Amino acid sequence: MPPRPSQRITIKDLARELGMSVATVARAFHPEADIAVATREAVLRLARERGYQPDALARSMITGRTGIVGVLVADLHNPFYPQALALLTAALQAAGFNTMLVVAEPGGTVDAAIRLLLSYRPEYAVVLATDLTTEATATCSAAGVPLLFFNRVPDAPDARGVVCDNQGGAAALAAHMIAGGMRRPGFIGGLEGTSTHRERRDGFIGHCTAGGLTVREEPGGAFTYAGGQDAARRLLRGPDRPDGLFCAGDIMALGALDTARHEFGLRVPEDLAIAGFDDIPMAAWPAHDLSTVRQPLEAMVEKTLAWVRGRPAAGAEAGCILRLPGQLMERGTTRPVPSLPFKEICR
Amino acid sequence: MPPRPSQRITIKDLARELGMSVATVARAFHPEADIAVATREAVLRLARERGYQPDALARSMITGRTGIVGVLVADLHNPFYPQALALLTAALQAAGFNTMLVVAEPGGTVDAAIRLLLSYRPEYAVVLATDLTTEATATCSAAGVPLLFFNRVPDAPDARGVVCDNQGGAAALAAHMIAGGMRRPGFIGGLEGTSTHRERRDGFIGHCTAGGLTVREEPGGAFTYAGGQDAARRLLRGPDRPDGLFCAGDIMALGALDTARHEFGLRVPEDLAIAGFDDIPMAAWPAHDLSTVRQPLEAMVEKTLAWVRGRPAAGAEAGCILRLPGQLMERGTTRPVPSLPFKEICR
DNA sequence: TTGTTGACTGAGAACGTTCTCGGGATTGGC
DNA sequence: GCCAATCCCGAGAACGTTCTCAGTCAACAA
Repeated sequence: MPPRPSQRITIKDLARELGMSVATVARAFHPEADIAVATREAVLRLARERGYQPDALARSMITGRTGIVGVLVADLHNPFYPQALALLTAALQAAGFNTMLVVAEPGGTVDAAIRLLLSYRPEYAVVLATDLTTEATATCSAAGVPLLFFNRVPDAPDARGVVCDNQGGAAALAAHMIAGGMRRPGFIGGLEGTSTHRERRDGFIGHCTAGGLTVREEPGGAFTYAGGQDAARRLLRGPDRPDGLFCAGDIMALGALDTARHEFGLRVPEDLAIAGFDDIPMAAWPAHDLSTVRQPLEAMVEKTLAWVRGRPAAGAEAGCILRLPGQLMERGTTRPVPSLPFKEICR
Repeated sequence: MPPRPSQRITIKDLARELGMSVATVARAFHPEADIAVATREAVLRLARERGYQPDALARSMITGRTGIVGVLVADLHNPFYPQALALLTAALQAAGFNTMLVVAEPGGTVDAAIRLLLSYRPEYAVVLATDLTTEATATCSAAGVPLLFFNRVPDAPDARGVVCDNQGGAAALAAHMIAGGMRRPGFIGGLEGTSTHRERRDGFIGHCTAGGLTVREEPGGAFTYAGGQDAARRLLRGPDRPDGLFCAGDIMALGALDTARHEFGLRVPEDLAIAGFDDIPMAAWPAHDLSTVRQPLEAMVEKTLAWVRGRPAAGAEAGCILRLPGQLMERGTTRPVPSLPFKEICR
């Protein structure tokens, strides 16, 4: 067979051709190294000419820095996560990091995938929307890879991460819906045991209870459209159905909304107000026009990136959860608040 | 400062502790190597005990195989791509590959990100929904990294990839809509110059023209919800508006659908039939119930994986585009075909 | 001329694996 | 008791970089 045409060209090839040592050639690529300008120019010129690309693997071996950030993500089916993933990855690669993606499908072999990831010595692992098993967490810490949680945080006291102020956002939404006339609130929960479920639940129910209202509660299972549909069916078919519904996530809220309209023939928001959390793109679509709380994605990504960049100075082993405020998005599925005179009522 | 607590443990550490050579220890991890069973067990036991993880970087250096597959993806905002990405990544990691994600935001520095990716010597680069610049393509081939296109293919004759049979699917949709009574077809295009746009356009318009119908055509810009909205506005406000609308992508079709209903007050499908392409999850939601063509995602991923796995035998440098048939999904936004007696008419 | 500095360069180890090669036990046949 | 075969193991090179350390050479001062 013919010789491989595109054999990767190394620093050694450049050195041979230039009659220099590998050390000198290597120096040319490091701005802070002292090397004669003429030498550097000659090296860089030939490198460009030959299309030389430094080998990140070899570099990583000796520097100990791989530039790899692992990103673990569960259900990409919830549109919130692709959004977050796109932003996070773009930010990482702009900062010179490469993201290694691991999807943790419910039935899949997450632990094997994590071990595979860890073998590449990532500098950080960002956990998007996954509750890691304690075993996986232990594996990471044993490998010396710090974990960073995004949007959802575990119970562990030493966990670090950045999340939305779920409780505050849900409470604000409750206030808004109560002001709009809600008297019989209902809540559709998300995945039991997740921080997003718990905090949003506490925020909404806490505020309603403080206002003297009792909340009917219905588990929604995972954060899925179908989960929202099912929970809405159970909640709406009784005699004393709610007149306001808060769902722990937009994707569930959309399921509930469509079910209320198309299966129960309810008018939203006249018969039933509905709101979600996250502000996924579909929430703003005219077909839904869903009231919700927008997560501060850009800010969350920014904070995450700051953490990743500051790795060398990561003396802070202690846990720290950053909570950033969300933004109430009052749209067409909740009744406008009548007390504000200048507010646009009809939409 | 105290010594790093979790210093990564290497094969050398195991060898020292066991009083064996590194070669022997290394052999224990390769099933095909000949080594005494007792020795292997001893090694594996200690490895498990110490939590040893082989270093993929070092391994890759000498084997030349990194196990890394680069995945380039443009707009994750189109829900089709997260879906494809999740499936593809899951399949890759089940096969022992790690996916490195590169997002190619329109305004971003794609070329820099690609160079960054290439420095890790990926074995393959799967291009999801991106038209690479010729420069980027050249960079990849210079680095000896084969490209594989997914869902969208470039014009180059030596390109390899797997796509849906866009033309056939669009033609089938045209036939279905004509059978449902469409007489004034309209077409909303996607991103000009992409294969998905061109092939779907050709399939739909070709079939309509062959049937004696003339098609009003409207560019939709990128494959976005807003693009579908805008194009629909332009198309629907005239006097002789279409009675059937095919959009080059579901996400645009949903924009057009919502615009037709909420801005023009049209009944779908009575006044206007609408269909898309891709079958994204939202298409099946009751609020939209969009007729469309389902892409054979699982099969496409499977074919892609087969290509990636077969890398050593990749003597086939010649271009090859695999076209897999899609599936017509007749839903509520197109008029049912009356000629079929047993077909369920009302839905 | 000699020492001293400063600017630059080269040799070689190191990173953690895999792979090749050769050699030492152990066994079996005679 | 000898030879060959088999089985297992160790030494060392290799992969492509970076980093440390020692050197060379010119310029300059004494």
